[in-house]
Amino acid sequence: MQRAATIHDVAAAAGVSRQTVTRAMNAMPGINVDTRERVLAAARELSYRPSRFGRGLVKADHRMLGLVLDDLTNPFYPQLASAVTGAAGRAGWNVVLTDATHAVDREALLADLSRQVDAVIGYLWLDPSVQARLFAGVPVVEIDPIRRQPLNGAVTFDLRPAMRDLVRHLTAHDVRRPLMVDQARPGERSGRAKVFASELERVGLGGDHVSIATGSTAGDLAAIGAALDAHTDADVVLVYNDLLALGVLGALRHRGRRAPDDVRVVGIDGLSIGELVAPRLTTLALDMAEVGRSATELVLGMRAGELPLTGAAVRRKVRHRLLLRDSA
Amino acid sequence: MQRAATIHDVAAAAGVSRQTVTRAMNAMPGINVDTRERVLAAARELSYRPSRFGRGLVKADHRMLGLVLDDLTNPFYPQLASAVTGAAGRAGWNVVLTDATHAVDREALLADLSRQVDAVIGYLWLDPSVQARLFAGVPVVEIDPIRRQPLNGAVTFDLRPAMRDLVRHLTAHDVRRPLMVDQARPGERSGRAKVFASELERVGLGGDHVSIATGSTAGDLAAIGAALDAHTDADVVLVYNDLLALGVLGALRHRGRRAPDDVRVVGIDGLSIGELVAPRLTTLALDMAEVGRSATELVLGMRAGELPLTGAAVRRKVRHRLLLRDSA
DNA sequence: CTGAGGTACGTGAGCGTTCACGGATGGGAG
DNA sequence: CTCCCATCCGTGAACGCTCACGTACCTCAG
Repeated sequence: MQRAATIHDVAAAAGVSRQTVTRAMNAMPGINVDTRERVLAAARELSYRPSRFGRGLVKADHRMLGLVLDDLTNPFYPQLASAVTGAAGRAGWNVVLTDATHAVDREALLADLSRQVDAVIGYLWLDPSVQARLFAGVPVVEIDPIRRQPLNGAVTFDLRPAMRDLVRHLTAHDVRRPLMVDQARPGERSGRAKVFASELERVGLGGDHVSIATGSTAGDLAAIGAALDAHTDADVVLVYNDLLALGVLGALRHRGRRAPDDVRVVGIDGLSIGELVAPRLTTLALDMAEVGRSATELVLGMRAGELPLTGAAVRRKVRHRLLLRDSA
Repeated sequence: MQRAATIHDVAAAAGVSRQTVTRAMNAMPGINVDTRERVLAAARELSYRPSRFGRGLVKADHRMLGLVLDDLTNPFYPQLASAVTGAAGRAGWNVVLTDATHAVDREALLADLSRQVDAVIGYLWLDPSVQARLFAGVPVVEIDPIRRQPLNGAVTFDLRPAMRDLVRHLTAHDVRRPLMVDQARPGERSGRAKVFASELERVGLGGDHVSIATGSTAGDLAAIGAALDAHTDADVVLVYNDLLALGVLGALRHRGRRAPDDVRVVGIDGLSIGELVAPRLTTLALDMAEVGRSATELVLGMRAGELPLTGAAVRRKVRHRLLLRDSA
């Protein structure tokens, strides 16, 4: 590949100086119309593109945002990506997307990313010490962080109010035997499952719990089938996320049972896809646009120096809300 | 916001020269272990991060890939994004994601992008002259381009073989009255609809056509309902994409009609979400992993100078294939 | 003692661009 | 004719980093 044309090449070709090329390329005043045309023609001829490095070195404000997501094939993450790219784009920022799912070396991947961008949003899932080292001085906003005291900025989710509404709705419809289809490591419960259990307990209800985490769609579907067969007496199923809930809906239908009449089904996330299926999926919905907007506001504020890089001032909470559709 | 620390600040703080800082930061040989530690400590203290601009100016190979997509809330695009980021990541490239859907000034957005990246993949949808101007000298691979003779590299889709298989399957099941639910401007037909029509004609069948393109999910659903009510005699519905096909499935179910017994339903795209619903969606599937891999191979080859920036050598064709599931 | 070779570190130059100036030219007011 | 100002264009310097090379010092064979 031959060397790319520089501003000097264009200047030489047009018979002018660097500065005049700059003026032409950036539509600056103080240049004769004919000269501008001549320069632009030369630039076109040489396929000249100003180097972002040369420019970045001398210009002050850079706007490259890193977005770290985990599995783009789960629509939850694209909805977040859409919200973030939208909010960032309106502020004139570009977004570098990183899907860290299949990364061989997650640390190396994020280390590289941290050098390419001016701020970071997303699911880091790193050791605190590693995170501190990689992102020292970089504005970071974690989404739904695992740690209670996040190192940096954070947008956290509050499931409880929606869960309380859900349990109220369920008890009003005389639900007795709830089942949680969870996604967690064997023997553990996700935070979502814990909130569900505690809200059930509050109204004097127990409930079964089964965890699936196979990693593959086919495996998940098989596990869902097995779980449903093992708990045929359940009259409501709360599923870890909307995607799996659609799988539950399908598995039930395949077994000749209908939602919501035979068994109620509730998802978590509020994906728009739930609107399209029949029955439409009742879910504990998250306003992803708000999440993306909040995270972007925080991280850009941190970058601008208007907000600290850490502490309570850079935490936001977003509440799920019960979105009653048809399946429960 | 105070000025970020530079290599000089670190050098001064550690009492060494710039070059020694470089050696420490980049784990280069020829530096005493104690010195390295001292430098790294100073760097940590100052939250020093090497400037990507300074480095980029002097280093040769940059790896920033621009990906232009159109609507991240349609799972088709994230599946493509996932495939591209995966393939690019394995080659050491970062991906700048641009969702151009809601861009006020698409041209300005892509002009900015073109300056930030070293290669571009995606849905450009620009005038040829504008495209030539913005991306002069930049390796570009368009996905499913509108033009028959794309300006740059291209990965095109070939729907016909799968469509032929579909029509064969349908006629074998004695289908008589096909309906295409299309997405196109009023009075026009999408390429997909045309291929369907021509394959139907080949076996002596006609078929109805209705186009919906409202832009909103709610509007689409209403339009789908109206279309189904207006064509109650249809015994198979081919839908423009899987997402809308799910809408058709839901609308049918809402009307007490079942797929595939009362009416067969077929989507296009092959989204994994179609596996989760009941009945599982039969579709003309595209291997998105192959699309992403091909596009990335092409564009990186172009960038490396192994492939031309234009012409037949940088075109690849990916075939849809009939994915028989339950809905048809 | 000499000099070759190795280790550790520093110095000038250059990457491509823009900023802050400074110089040249021409036109019009006084 | 002179002077001022506007218009147009060019020249050093700087941004932060790495490369190529140079220097100082130490070790050890001859």
